[in-house]
Amino acid sequence: MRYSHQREVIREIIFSTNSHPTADWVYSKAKKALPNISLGTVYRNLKQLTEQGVIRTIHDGSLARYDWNKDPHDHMKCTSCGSMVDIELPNDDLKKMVKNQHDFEVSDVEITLIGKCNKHD
Amino acid sequence: MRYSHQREVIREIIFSTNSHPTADWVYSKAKKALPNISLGTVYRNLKQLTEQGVIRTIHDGSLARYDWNKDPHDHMKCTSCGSMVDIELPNDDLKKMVKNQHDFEVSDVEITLIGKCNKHD
DNA sequence: ATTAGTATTAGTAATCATTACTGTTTAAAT
DNA sequence: ATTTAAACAGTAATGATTACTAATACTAAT
Repeated sequence: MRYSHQREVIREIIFSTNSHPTADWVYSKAKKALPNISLGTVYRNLKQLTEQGVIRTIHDGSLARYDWNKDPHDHMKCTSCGSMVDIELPNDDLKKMVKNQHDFEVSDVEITLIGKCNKHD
Repeated sequence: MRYSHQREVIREIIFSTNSHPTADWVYSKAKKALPNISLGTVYRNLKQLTEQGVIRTIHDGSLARYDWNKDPHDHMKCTSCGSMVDIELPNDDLKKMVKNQHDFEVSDVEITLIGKCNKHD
């Protein structure tokens, strides 16, 4: 993968936030640095960066979000404010159980907790 | 919700399979019984049946699937054959832990296990 | 430094899943 | 039977994402 200024800007944007931004959000941020950047360039690079393992793509319902944190971790999604926060949940037991009881070799566990965060009791 | 023949056919299709079908699959099945049914009708009714709690909508990456099983349960998705199979995983501990440690009131837990099923060792 | 080759780009068109619109049909209450 | 609103088929529109194309810009070799 050859260097490109656009890709570098996009990468930096992802790495600058914990908010799991969408492609559109990245696009609007990127336009501030590169007014001519096109949305296609953003999508193409987000996909490439994901394929190279530089960032991670996560699915929030039907739209894609991007995350610099590649360590295995899960997410809490607040139904009131829509925010999505990282959380690390243990799942070794889960994997073992599934392996034994269902003969299913788990490579990845995606857990999303849906509920209300402490701002909305 | 007033009776409609189309909705009844759609409901029966969902209840006849464990394969978590997509709207398109339901549409093609429904056309066999009702050749003139339109895709919009399928979507509208799948949404209505979900809202009424008759069926459940689950998210598989970026596309919606439908499930007659409303009991809380999780899914195993095989990366080889794409099949999605139901599994019941305990998550009471998870909820308690998150409530205590993060002050986040969990209303729903979505767990998807990604890996290879026993057909593809 | 110049060239040549190809990855990358901006801009736009196309795709895919899903939803909205519109005029017609139909369930079901009077 | 008449009325009324929900539901319909058919089609247009939307929103997210991907594909196409001609121009541009890295980079490796001259």
